[in-house]
Amino acid sequence: MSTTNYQKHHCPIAQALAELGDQWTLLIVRDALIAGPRRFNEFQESLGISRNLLTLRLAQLCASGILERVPITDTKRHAYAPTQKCRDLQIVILAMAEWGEKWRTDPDIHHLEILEKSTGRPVTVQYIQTEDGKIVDPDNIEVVRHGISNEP
Amino acid sequence: MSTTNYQKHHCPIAQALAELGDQWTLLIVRDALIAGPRRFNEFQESLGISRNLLTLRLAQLCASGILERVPITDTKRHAYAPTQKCRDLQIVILAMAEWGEKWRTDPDIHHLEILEKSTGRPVTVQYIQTEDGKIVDPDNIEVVRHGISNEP
DNA sequence: TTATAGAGTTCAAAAATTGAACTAAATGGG
DNA sequence: CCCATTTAGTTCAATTTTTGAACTCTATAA
Repeated sequence: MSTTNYQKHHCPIAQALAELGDQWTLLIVRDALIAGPRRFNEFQESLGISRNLLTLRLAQLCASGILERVPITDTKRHAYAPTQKCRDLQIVILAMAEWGEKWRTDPDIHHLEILEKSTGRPVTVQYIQTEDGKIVDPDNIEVVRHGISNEP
Repeated sequence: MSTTNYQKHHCPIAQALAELGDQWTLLIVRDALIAGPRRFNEFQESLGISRNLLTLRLAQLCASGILERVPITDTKRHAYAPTQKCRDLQIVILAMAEWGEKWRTDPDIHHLEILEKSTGRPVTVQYIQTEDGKIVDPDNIEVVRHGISNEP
């Protein structure tokens, strides 16, 4: 997670990727979101990440407030729980999952169904108009950058 | 972009991250999406990535059909243009941008405004019900994994 | 109380990334 | 058409990351 280069572009995407854009961070976040509070060894076994790097990544995720060390009741052990900042990443990760399914190469890929908890109805990630909540076609999107010289 | 470990989880998120999850790939994609067809040196100067690694990443992105080498008219030079697979990543990247702005640490961060091209109206990335297009609260989302043993 | 599981730490080897210099083809100006 | 410059890379040593395996030091369980 080198902060060397694209950190300095004052771009929210570059900022996000400075925090999330390495090999493992988003997978750790996925694990934390989908499996709930998880412990060191659970992450390690589920991901196959090397243990010293996991130590480092968990520390960084805690430092940036994406995960939180929480005690496990009745023990002196602890787990890593997703914070609100982490839960706010769920839509990013699910948008990525939808992309991964649409453009899959592995035919055995798992299907992730996104449901509304209260009704069980299927849900997708889409562009919607802020004012009236109407769905907007992805090809009909334009991005305007404010406070900018010439770069993304 | 090591295909070593999390590739083998048949998870669409892991699949997506195997294609996108290194330091530079999503920044290259962002550049290609926001700035349109771009040339080698433009990527290099905008990102500050080392040239040999850029060569490698562009080759991988072309190989996986996210970018396409297109000739520039009236010259023998070429640029790298986003494909549909790349344009389908825009929602992922903009979801990430919204997260980056919400949780920004850099106060000088640029604001990205997402607009509907045809009307100029503001747009956000949201969960919506597939059936009736109604917006769903992010805290009211549940993910069900199909075809799965025990891992994400 | 003793064995085992959990949560790391240590450190050498391997892999990825950088940075700087080097090429060869394409283009532009005179 | 010729020469200088730009473009799009390539090469390679030095640095930085990541891995993998073994080790340590509590907790917990029997």
